[in-house]
Amino acid sequence: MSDDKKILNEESSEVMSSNFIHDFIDEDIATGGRYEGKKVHTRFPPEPNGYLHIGHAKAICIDFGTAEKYGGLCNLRMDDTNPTKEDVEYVEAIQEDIKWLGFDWDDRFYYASDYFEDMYKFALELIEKGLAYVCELNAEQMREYRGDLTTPAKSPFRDRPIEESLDLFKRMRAGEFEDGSMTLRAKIDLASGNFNMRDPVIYRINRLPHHRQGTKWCIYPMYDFAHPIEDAMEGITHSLCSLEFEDHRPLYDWVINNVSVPAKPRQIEFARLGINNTVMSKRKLRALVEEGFVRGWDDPRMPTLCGLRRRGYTPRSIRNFTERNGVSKVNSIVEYAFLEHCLREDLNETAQRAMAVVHPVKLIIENYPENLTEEFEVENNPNRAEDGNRTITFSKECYIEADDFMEEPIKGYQRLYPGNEVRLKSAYIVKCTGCKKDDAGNVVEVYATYDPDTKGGNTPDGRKVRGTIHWVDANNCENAEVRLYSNLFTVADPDSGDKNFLDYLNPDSLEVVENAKLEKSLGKAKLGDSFQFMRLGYFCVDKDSSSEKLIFNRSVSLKDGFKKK
RNA sequence: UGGGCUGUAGCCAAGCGGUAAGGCAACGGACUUUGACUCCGUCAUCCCGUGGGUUCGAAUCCCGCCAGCCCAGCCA
Repeated sequence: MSDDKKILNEESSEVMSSNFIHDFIDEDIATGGRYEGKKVHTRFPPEPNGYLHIGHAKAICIDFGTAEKYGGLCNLRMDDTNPTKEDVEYVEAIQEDIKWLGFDWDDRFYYASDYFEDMYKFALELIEKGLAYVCELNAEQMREYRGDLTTPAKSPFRDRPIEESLDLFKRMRAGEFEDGSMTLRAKIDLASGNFNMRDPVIYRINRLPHHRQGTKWCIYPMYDFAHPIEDAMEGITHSLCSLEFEDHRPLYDWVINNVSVPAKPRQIEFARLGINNTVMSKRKLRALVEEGFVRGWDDPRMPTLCGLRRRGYTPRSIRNFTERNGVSKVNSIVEYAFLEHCLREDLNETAQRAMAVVHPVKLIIENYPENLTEEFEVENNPNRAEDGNRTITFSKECYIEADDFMEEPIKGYQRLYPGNEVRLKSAYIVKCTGCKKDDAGNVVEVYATYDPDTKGGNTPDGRKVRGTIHWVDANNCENAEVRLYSNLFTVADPDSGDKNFLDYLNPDSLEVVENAKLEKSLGKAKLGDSFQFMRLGYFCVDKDSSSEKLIFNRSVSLKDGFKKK
């Protein structure tokens, strides 16, 4: 592989910039204690119940990046403790996305479900210590007994004798009780202001086949009990997670301290990534897919990693984006424009230039010979001479962008309008002589004359020509479908306000252009290729593309410095 | 109302007692055979959520207040 891989390797030699998490780790290393002689060891623990999005990319970069910075290790672990929504489909997709981003877990790929037996033993240990008990409240009763912000919870079974709980818990595992009829609860503090400590449920009965364990288990550990054990079993030193788990840390520590696990990891929380004009929650992304507002999880408008990949985002652009956003505990919403900047920055260096006309209108060079075709050399990337040149053809008729002509120009307009001269990139200077319109008043043809002395677009007489426009030889080009994307939502924060987020969907987030005209060389474009269509933006070949029908996605437009007053 | 966390520019974000980095956006300008890229410049001159206090000196330490986010799943 290719250049991508090479660039990533170069990139990965750079270390992650410092943040408050690294300050904590530095302290831990300096003070020794439970971290004495240990390598920094982190983990990325997704639940395999959906596709990864760019918010996960932040977590991935932090988890893997932190390990890398300290010369440590990062595991990939499927946190599959709840069979309800989990599926193998997702574990494969997750692995693919992480690899695509350029991170590597070597052979350290784990499943939380592989620790079920250990977890069970640790649960028995808690019961034996009098720190857990079997509770027969059902879900509804549990809710009623939980108390509220100022009144403590009640738990009628918490003084059940140890032997009885032991017996009941073993029978829970054996399948003697119905789903939901009993739970195992940790005995902590019914009056705690932190609800997580009010004797939290740590095991529930659920007869649902597990994607890996099948029907072996009918009891499953809860996240709060399972996660610290998973971390400890893998020798994780620093368990990095998002802010909403801050309230769970006391429970995390409680488990670590009350069960004979082989290590004592430290949980540190950071803020999730938010981006404006989109949504990030799994539930909402799922709704977009299932209700048909987008064409799938990998629709190029989606903030999923597979969507961004299909859109033409590069791993490097995403890693740069997350790295430069930094890590803090402030709930923040980053502007989409910054993500786009990171993509342009990357593609500006790597993408080959080409000419394509997305909204074509024919330009006829009145004084150009009828059957003549000329060839011109164009740079593949004017910023990188080493990328060389390619040959394009020119003839009497070509296509230009519809908005590169105005019969009555607005102020500052420096493209084609009657009487004005413009350069056809790398070809000739032409002077507009007029246009033809249909009955509806739409411009269908534009006319111009060319100056034979300006071959290659040069002006030997030194005259200044303000505008340079792109074009495609109408007698030698490719047709293509081009998909133009814009924001999925019309407002910065679709989650706020009284309305449902779907009410803010942008009805014009996808514009499909069927008859775009591309320079001939683009006919050889393959899936995975990205180009800069000059003056328009960066485009990549879509996976729907075939030899019969070329399809391009606009990854991001170029910045437009023209100020329309 | 209880617990936890957070407030530095339009958006991110450094800053860790010595007088407010950087990036994005925006706005000027130079260059330009992409109105791109690149380059130069402007962008917190008593406002670091706010009011007090400590100090020779406070965004940094202390106290009060205000605002926002998270928590009462047998989800993660």
